[in-house]
This record gives sequence, C-alpha cells and structure tokens, in this order.
Amino acid sequence: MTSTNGFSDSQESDLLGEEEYKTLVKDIGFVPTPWIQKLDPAIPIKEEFPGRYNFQVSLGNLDSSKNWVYSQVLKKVFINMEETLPLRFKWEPPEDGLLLRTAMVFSLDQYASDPVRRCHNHMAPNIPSNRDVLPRVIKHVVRCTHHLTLYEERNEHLSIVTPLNRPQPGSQYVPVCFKFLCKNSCPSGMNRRPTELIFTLEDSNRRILGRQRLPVRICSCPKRDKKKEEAEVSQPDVKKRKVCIPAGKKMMPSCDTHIYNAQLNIVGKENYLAVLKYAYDIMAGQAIRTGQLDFFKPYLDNILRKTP
Amino acid sequence: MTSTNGFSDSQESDLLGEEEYKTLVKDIGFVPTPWIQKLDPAIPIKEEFPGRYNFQVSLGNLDSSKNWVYSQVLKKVFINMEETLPLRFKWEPPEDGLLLRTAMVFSLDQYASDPVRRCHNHMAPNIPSNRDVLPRVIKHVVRCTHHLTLYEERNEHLSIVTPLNRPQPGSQYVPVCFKFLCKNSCPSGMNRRPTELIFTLEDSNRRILGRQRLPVRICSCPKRDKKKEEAEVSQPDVKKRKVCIPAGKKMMPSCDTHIYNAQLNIVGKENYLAVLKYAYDIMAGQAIRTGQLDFFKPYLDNILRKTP
Amino acid sequence: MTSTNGFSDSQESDLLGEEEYKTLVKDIGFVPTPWIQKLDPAIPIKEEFPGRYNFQVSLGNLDSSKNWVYSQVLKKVFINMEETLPLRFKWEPPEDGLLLRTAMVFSLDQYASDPVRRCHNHMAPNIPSNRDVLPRVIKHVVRCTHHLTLYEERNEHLSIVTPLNRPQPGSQYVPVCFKFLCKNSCPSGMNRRPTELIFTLEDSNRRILGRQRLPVRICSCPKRDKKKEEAEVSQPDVKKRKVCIPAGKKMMPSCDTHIYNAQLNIVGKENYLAVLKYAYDIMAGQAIRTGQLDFFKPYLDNILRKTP
Amino acid sequence: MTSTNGFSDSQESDLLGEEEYKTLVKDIGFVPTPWIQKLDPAIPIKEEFPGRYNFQVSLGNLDSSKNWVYSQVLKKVFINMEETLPLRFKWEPPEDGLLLRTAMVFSLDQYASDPVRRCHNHMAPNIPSNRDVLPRVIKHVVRCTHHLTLYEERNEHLSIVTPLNRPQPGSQYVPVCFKFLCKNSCPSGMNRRPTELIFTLEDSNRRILGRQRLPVRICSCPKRDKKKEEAEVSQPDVKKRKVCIPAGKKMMPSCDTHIYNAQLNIVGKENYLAVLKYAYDIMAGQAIRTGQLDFFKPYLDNILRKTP
DNA sequence: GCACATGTTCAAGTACATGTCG
DNA sequence: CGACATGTACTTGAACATGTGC
Ligand SMILES: [Zn+2]
Ligand SMILES: [Zn+2]
Ligand SMILES: [Zn+2]
Ligand SMILES: [Zn+2]
Repeated sequence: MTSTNGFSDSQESDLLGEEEYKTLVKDIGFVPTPWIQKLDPAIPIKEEFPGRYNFQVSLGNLDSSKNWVYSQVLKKVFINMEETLPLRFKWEPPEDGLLLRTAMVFSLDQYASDPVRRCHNHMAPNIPSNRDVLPRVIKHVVRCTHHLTLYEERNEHLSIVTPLNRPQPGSQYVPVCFKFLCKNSCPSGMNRRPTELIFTLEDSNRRILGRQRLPVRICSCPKRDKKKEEAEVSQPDVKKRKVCIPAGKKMMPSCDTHIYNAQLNIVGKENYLAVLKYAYDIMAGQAIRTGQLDFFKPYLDNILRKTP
Repeated sequence: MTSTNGFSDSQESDLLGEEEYKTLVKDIGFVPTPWIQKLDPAIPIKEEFPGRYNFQVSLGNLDSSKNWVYSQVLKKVFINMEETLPLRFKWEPPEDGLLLRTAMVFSLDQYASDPVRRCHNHMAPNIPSNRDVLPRVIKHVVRCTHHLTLYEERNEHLSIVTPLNRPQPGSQYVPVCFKFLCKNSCPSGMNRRPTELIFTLEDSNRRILGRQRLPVRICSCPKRDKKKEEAEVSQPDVKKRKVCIPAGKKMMPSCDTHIYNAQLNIVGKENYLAVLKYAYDIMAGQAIRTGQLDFFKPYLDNILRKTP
Repeated sequence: MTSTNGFSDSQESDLLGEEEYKTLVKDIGFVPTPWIQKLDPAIPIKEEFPGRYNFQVSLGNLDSSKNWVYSQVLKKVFINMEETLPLRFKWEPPEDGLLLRTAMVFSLDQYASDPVRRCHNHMAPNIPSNRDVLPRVIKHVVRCTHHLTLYEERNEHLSIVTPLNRPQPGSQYVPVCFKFLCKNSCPSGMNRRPTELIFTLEDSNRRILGRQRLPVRICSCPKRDKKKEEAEVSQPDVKKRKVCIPAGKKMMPSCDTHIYNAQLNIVGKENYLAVLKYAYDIMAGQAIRTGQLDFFKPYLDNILRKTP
Repeated sequence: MTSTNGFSDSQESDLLGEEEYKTLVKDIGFVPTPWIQKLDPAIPIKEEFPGRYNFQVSLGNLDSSKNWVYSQVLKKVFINMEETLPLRFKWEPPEDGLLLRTAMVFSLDQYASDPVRRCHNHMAPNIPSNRDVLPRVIKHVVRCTHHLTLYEERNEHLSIVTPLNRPQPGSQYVPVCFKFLCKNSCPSGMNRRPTELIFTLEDSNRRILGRQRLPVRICSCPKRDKKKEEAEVSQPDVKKRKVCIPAGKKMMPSCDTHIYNAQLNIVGKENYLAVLKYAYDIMAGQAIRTGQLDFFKPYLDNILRKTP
C-alpha cells in the first residue's frame, strides 16, 4: 500500500504484544454480541451504538473565531491543526466513574487497520510546539485538553482516555475539548486519507458501553474544504475530472430554478415597464453570473415579448 | 501654536541665514511680477502657473498594487508611507537643462510658514530604514528616486531638486518617482496637518519658470481616507441643515396614474421577491417625489401582502 | 521582534559594560537566595515580597483633578502623561537611610528583557517640557518629584533611586510622587505594551530588602481605558473580534442606518440614470416601510441633485 | 525566522565545534585572498572562479527519460527527487589527485547561513529508500553515485567530497552523477526555498582551487516549474498577484458606451448591496439584449468584486 | 500532461486601540 | 465625555505553489 509520494500509507510496525492482546480480547469480550464484528484486533470497530447509557456526542459552541466548521450535510468537522474542538458528551443516567476513549481512525476501509499517528515532520522533537511534551504523548494526533487524560498505545494504534465526571448541576452534558496535531494531508502521516474520531464510553474495567463516531478533517482551510466536499456530494454524478468549470459566483443563490408567477398592479406605464425591465435584468444578471444563460433565455424572451 | 498633544505644530527653529535669504530673494526676483504675492520668505508660494513652458504634472500608471490612490474629486493623492508615487512632468518645448524643485508644504494657511520635516520617531538613526541614509537627506519627508536629486535646506524649509532631461523619444513627459518618509499623522512631525507638494520648474539659475501643486496625504489606509474625505465634500453638512429641494423635480413623469397589471414568470424565489420589492420601491420613490403618498399607499400595501 | 508599525519593540542597543556588570552582580549577590530567579541581568525580577521590613506601597489621595484612577479589580493605575501619581511607602521598623528603587518594566514576559525608555518624540530636546532637563534624566519614562532622586542606567535598563526618610511624626508612611513622561502607546517607545512599576526597598549598599509591583497604564483617557480593561476581564471568553453578521434578509432592513459610499462605473447614460433612480427608489421604499422618512430625506435629496 | 507553516526555516542547532572551526579556518586560509569574502563560517561562499585549473562544470547528456531539464535562460536545473543528474567536470591540466566538493546552499541571502539538510519525513529510517543507508549519509540532500564519495559535516552544514581522476583517454571531462533526496518544497526541510549546488575543486589538502555554482530545483514537475520560472523572468514587472480580471478587448458597441462614474451615499448595507446588484443586473440585461457581453463583462466583474 | 488537492501568501476589509477635538 | 481621526491587528477570500492521481 504505497502511494506515489513514496510514503507508505501503512504505518504499523510491530505486532501486538501478547499482554496487550489479552487485554484487548478481554475488553471486547464484554461488548454485547451483536456489536462484535471483526475479531481482527488491528481493525478498529466503528459501529455506532448508544448502548444502555444512551451515549451521545454533540458539538460545543462555535465561537466566532471559526477555526473549525461543521458540515450538517456531511456530519463532519473541518478544523485547523492545533485548534480546539469543543465537544459535549452525554450519558444517562449521568453517573460518575466512566471513561471516554477517543481514537482517530481512517475512514476508508482499505486503511482501517493502519494506525493513525503523527507524521515525522510534526513529531520532530526540535520544533517548538513539541517542547515539553512527553514522548508517549508526542506521537498522538489527537490530544485532549483535560489534564487527566491518559495516552495509550495498543499495538501501534493510539487512543486517549479521559475520565468523565457527571455533568455540572443544571447541565445535561460534559464538555471535552480536543486538539489535532497533524493535518490529514501530512505526508508520511495521514497522507491525505480521511479520518474520523471514534468515541467509546467505557466503565472502569474498560468495558465498552457505547460508541459514537465523528468524521474530522484537519486542514489549513476548513471552510473551503467543507464547501468543496459538500459540493461533491450534492453533484455526485459529475465526472471527477471535468474539462471546464463555469464559475458560479455569489451575489445570489444560483441553484433555485423554481418558476414563480408574479401578478402585480402597477401604477403608471413607466413604472410598469420598469418592473418588466427589472425582472428581465435581474434574471439576466443571474444568468451571466451562473453561466446558465441557456436555461434563462426563454424566460427572458418571454418578458421581452410583453414589452411594447 | 501648540496643540493638545504637546507637540508644537511649528517646527522652525532658526532664522533664515543672511546668505540664504539673499539667494532666495534673488530667485524670487526672477519670478514674473504677478506671481510674487508675499515677500515673507518663510511662507512658500503655492500659486499654480504653467508659465511659458506650459509646465504640467500628471499621475503615472497606477499599478495594481494600489499603495496609492488618486481622488478625482479632491485632486488629491492618498498614499502609504515609504511607497512610490509615479508622476509625470511635461514642459514645452522639451529642452534639456531644467530643474524640478519639489517641496512639501502645509495646505492650511495657518501653518503655511511651518517647515515640513520628518518626525523624531522616523528620523531616529537606529531604525533600519535610516541605515545608510545621509544626514542631510534623513530629515526630508519627500525623497525622489532619481539618484542625482539634491536635498536642500533653506531656512529650515526643505526641498529637493531633480535634474530634468527632455523626454525619451516618442514620449511627451518625463517620469519622476517620489517617496514619503513620514505620515501626515506623525506626532512631533506633520501632526495631522494636511499637506501638498509644490513643484517648480526652474532653470539652471534657479529662476522659477512654472509651478504646480498636488495635495498629498500620507497615511496607513489611503483608500479608506480617500473615501471619507470625498464623502465629506459631497455632503458637507448633512446633520446641520438640509437643503430644500423644490418638490417635484423630475426623474420621471409624475402624472400617469393608470393601473397596469403585470404578469410575469420569474425564475427563482429570490428573483421573484426582488421583483416584488422593486415594484414596491419604484412606486414608493415616485410617491415621495410627487408628494402623492396617499394615492400610492394601497398599491404599496398590496404588494407587501404578497411578501412572505 | 518588530511589529507592523515598523518600530522595533526591542529598544536595547548595547551590551552591559563590564563595570556595570560587576556592580550588578555585586548587588544581586546580596539578594536573599530564594529571590534570585534568573541571573540573566536583562530580565528584571518582578516577584513581590514584603521582606523583613514588611515593605508596602499604597495609593495616595485621589485629588479632585482625576488625572488618574485606580482599578480595584485590576490592581492597576491609569494615568495621564505628565501628571502626578501620589504613592505611599511603608516599612517597619521605620528606620532611616533606606532607598527606594523604582523601575518600569514591560508586563508581558515576551518583552520582559526590553528596557523601558522614552520614545524619540518625547525625548526630542527641543520640546518645551525637556527644556532644562538633564540628559541623563531625559530618557527616563518615570520621574520622581523628590529632588534627591538619582537617575540610574544599568545595561540600558533605567531606574531611579529615591532616598527614604522615616515618616513624619504621626504618620505611618512616606509619600512619594511620580510622573510619567511617555504614554504606553508611544510609537518607537513603549509601543502599546503594558507596563508596571517595580519598587524595591534597598539599604545603602543596594541590598534588596523588599519588592512590590504596581501595574500602570499611561494614556490619554484613563477612565475610558480602565472601564474597557475591566470589562475585558469580567468577560474573558467573549470573542475578541466579532464578526459582522449580515442584517436580516427580510424585505425591510429597518435598523441598518450605516452610510455606504457606492462608486460604480456604469456603461451608458441610460443605465447610469437607472442606477441613480433605483438607489433613490429602494431607499424611498425603505423610508416608507420603516416610517423614517425624515432620516432618509437628505440622502434622497442628495441623489436628486445628481440627476440632470 | 519561522514561516507560517510552523517549521523553522533555520535548521542549524549547534555552534561550530572548536575542532571543526580550526579545520575550517585552515581550509579557508589557503583560499587566494581575493576570494575570502566573509569569515563567518556559517555563510558559505558562492563566488564563482575557475581558478588556475580553469575549473568548469557542464551538463551530461539528457537521457530520454527526462527526469530533469535545464533552463538555458535561468542557468538552472529542474529535476525530480531521487533521479540522477549527470554532470561533467573539467580542469586543466587534467592532473590526478584532486577532489570535488559539492554542497547545496540556499540561494537567497537571507537563508545563506542555514544548512541544507533533509526533512524529517525523508530522513525517517523506516522508509524503504533509507534502508541500508549509513546514518552519516542519510541526512544529506545531495548524494553522489561515485562509491568513494565522502559525506562530511562541518558545523551543521553538509557537503560531499568526490575524488577526481583525470578524464578517460580521449575525453575532456570527468562525468559525475548526483541524486537529490528531498524536494525543495519539503516542509521541515528546504521548505520551498530555492537552492543551488556549489562545486569546489580542491587539492588533497583541501585547498580551494576553483569554484562553480549551479542552481537546482528538485520538484515533482520539473518541466512545468521551469516554464513558470522562465515566464517570470521574461515578464519581471508584471504584477505578482492579479486582483482583477484582464479587461476584455473591446469591440465597438453600437449604443451608448460612455462610462459614467456613479458615486452615491446609500443608507444601509442591504440597500447598498441592492444598488450594486441592480447596476450589475441592468448592464447584464443590456449586454444580453445587445449581444455585447464581451464589452460589458469587465464592468460587470468590477461590480462583482465590490460585493462582499 | 492535465485537473485537482491542498498548503501558503497576499491583500482587502473591518474591528479595535487610542489619541485629539469641541 | 462623546464623536471623530487614524494607526494596528485580525479575518477572510482569492490567487498562487506545488504535490498527486489518472
Ligand atoms: Zn503532520
Ligand atoms: Zn514620522
Ligand atoms: Zn513618548
Ligand atoms: Zn524531504
């Protein structure tokens, strides 16, 4: 699985230690049977299930700084590297002593078994942001701002465990913040492969009580990339490589092609003609802006015909 | 003449040396009589006159970088500090051996006798842009990129003299570029007082052959400040008193009160609503212009009712 | 460390002279061990400690002129330039022969090693307030009205030393008054960086016996700025820079009364006049809809005036 | 010296060891006086001089694979990473026992003292191409295929030394091949900074006998990038970043094509934008009606650009 | 070799900081 | 003290640089 940039897309290097394997099997052993899909310990399970605690994750407040955005259509977060993503976790009843495990995995099945780790560039110990970071933490792409978070490694795969205390009185959820220390594009790291966060609610014995997922893209231009990905799903059949793209620019939504029938009583012929002309002009403007002159032409001509 | 920031608006410190005074009088002595206005050597003469050489100044090409803008209404340049202003000078016949003297002066008469010099901050020898600048040059706000330019000081007043050679073959003018090394807002310097450049065409004996002026504002946001100054002159006293407009000035015939029924197919809701709004607005405009609001009101309300 | 205004935030220029360095080491040698934090002579120590004399500083009476205010929440003084700040110093037992050293330093760690000195503008020898001021005094931002105050310079860093005599009979403290000869905003000087005063109680051998600090902001509007800074700390998480949200998209924006200056190049006189008319009409429409005809009238008339 | 991608542009970490410094001074000591420019050992000397051996470098045959190209105008090689660049060296008389030192340096003076080293990604020991590479070799961007090449490090700066034997009988030159193990764009490495190779002819005592330089860009698309760089030098004054759409060439429109400049004060952003849109639309309408879209397009685009 | 993916740079715009004026 | 004047800093969108996939 080596792509053309020469960096292996697979990052694993070691086999799972026996001890860890036992631990893992033990953990999974407690998962209710229907949720056990694959026993290959190298492939993380991504199936969502709220479980008996009705485990849920939602987004925290979007501060106006907008270092991240959320796409409602894609159910996906787009965020800058090293910025904070505020999330909220909920479980019922809100008892104490539970744990939140957070792991980042590759979204595409073909890479599912690859561990997600930081790239060599960003792990280099001499860069300033790695100053004073523990070696066991430095290789994690995902960090949690909660200071009791544990950074774990099982079989090259990394995850972090944050202790959960019941929500503050009057609150329904617990806020937890995350940061991401590499970009999805990092060569020798995630290498342009999409990822998602897998959250599991666990008890103190690491039994899995619920699981949720949240696709995340860490990039330099979250807004731009969100727009592009949304455009892709909205026009799925357009061939990937188009020969030419007619640029649609703003000033007005370009997609609304519903036809409305306006019936108006206008005072004065001058005004009447002005309305006709205006209707013509705004549609002409949109036609040019969106490059859809062909579509608009008959409606324009129709107005012209009413003009004395 | 001390403003509240404690910096004297006047910068002169010395009297005119006798020698320089003689020189100055001699120069002015050659000015044709009608142009001698004031004999006070401290007050620069700003009167424009093309003279027998039909001396003219115009703007060079505005490169897209837009570190400067020119206001057509104000006949004024707005430019960033340390940026280049390309000008063009023309005289007829285009003979060689003439000189261009450029001086910056305060536009307001009350400061006309103050010399324009750099502020203490920007003259400080330890700032990088003053590295390798000659002491006699360092105090000038205006510099010319022409390397033969002389930097002169007469009685605290500064000016620069650039030799002019006839235009390149095929060209009508000679390009000369200037830079400005302080802002108009500089405390302890120009101190927020407006300025202008005075260009004089001189012969080799410093006889003045023509004069032109060009208001210049050196600031951090040329575009913004241009807009503001233009708005000021276009609406000189918006809150003070409103000028009465004789009712019924046209723009449209006011008498046609026939009712027309417009039926249109409009593409897109946005466009549909825009047509409704436009119909409303043009009738509202006419209603106000003709003072027949009462007549138009029901038709206006009718449109409002169609609006979601 | 150069900010965008082109002035270096760092003001130091020379290395510490050997003589001064010895002096400094000697001085620091007497500081009780726990208080020695850093031996870098360029970074002033700011730790407060009353010491065995229980050294304390407090504010003098706020005279009615109100050229300064004190923020209880911020523990910070806001004061006009060149105004007097009355302070009171106390030590126990109140013996004679001690010294008060006062130094102004930058509050932010990133600038801690920069010396605080007057800006070029305010140091200029020709401004009136510098008349008859000794050269060694002229560069100090902080002055003490006590006429025996010494003005010292160690390694570019400035401080002043005031002899302390025991309080007057019946008094618990000694009053000392200070003045500030630059503003925190001074370009080429403090350059908008926050500062604080560091007071050290010293014996006649310059041994440090106690230290106190007092944040000070020298500005033109102490009251306004105090209010703003207090508001900031009370709402720490509110976004610094709010992003403008587009006004409601109804047909009638009723509240936006900001004035925009539109400058357009229009092809054809017909179109040009149509744009004028349209601008008139939409404002007329809004004026009627919102009932604010009076407010809109001058702008409408202004457009009429442009109409041929 | 940190660029926005967070990687320091400077890679050096240590001071020059004493031993190395001595070595260096010794080396330089033998350089003929006129070539000693700067004694700062961190700044490599780039001056070309053939020296008494008339040391020359030229390109080998361009094999058909075309993994590299040479720009005659730029005197610069563009090459893919890990591909072989065949060069030819010549010296007269062609005696044996000389050495060729090859060092890669940054072309821009501001980075001249930074050592050129491989990026973290490409130095990672687990990538296949680093299998079986000696640690002292692994950090070099430049490798020589000659198996006797020595890989040296002086003060963080890297260079390689290849023994030169006189040309084969009948040949005028000696062929030497190089490979490059990072791209100029490598983040955390060369980080998009241009580079060049410095070749020095040395005798067995490391005395410098001649020097030549060859700009090299290692990239993924040598041909494309060559074309672009050549275009840049051929049009040096063209604005770097165009803010505007190139104005469509005119064809005489049949109707009123005079350009009017409308300046209006509009109340409210909504209204302001409406006027912009209206201006756009009426011109768009006319453009379609008259079939002169090309003529109108620049004016339309100009309005679009004012739209937020 | 081209279209695209994606980081970086640049510049316009705008909110804010802070002095000055009336 | 409020309204402005004006520099500075942040935000954003667009243009560019440059690698990758087809
Ligand atoms: Zn990375
Ligand atoms: Zn200045
Ligand atoms: Zn100052
Ligand atoms: Zn590399």
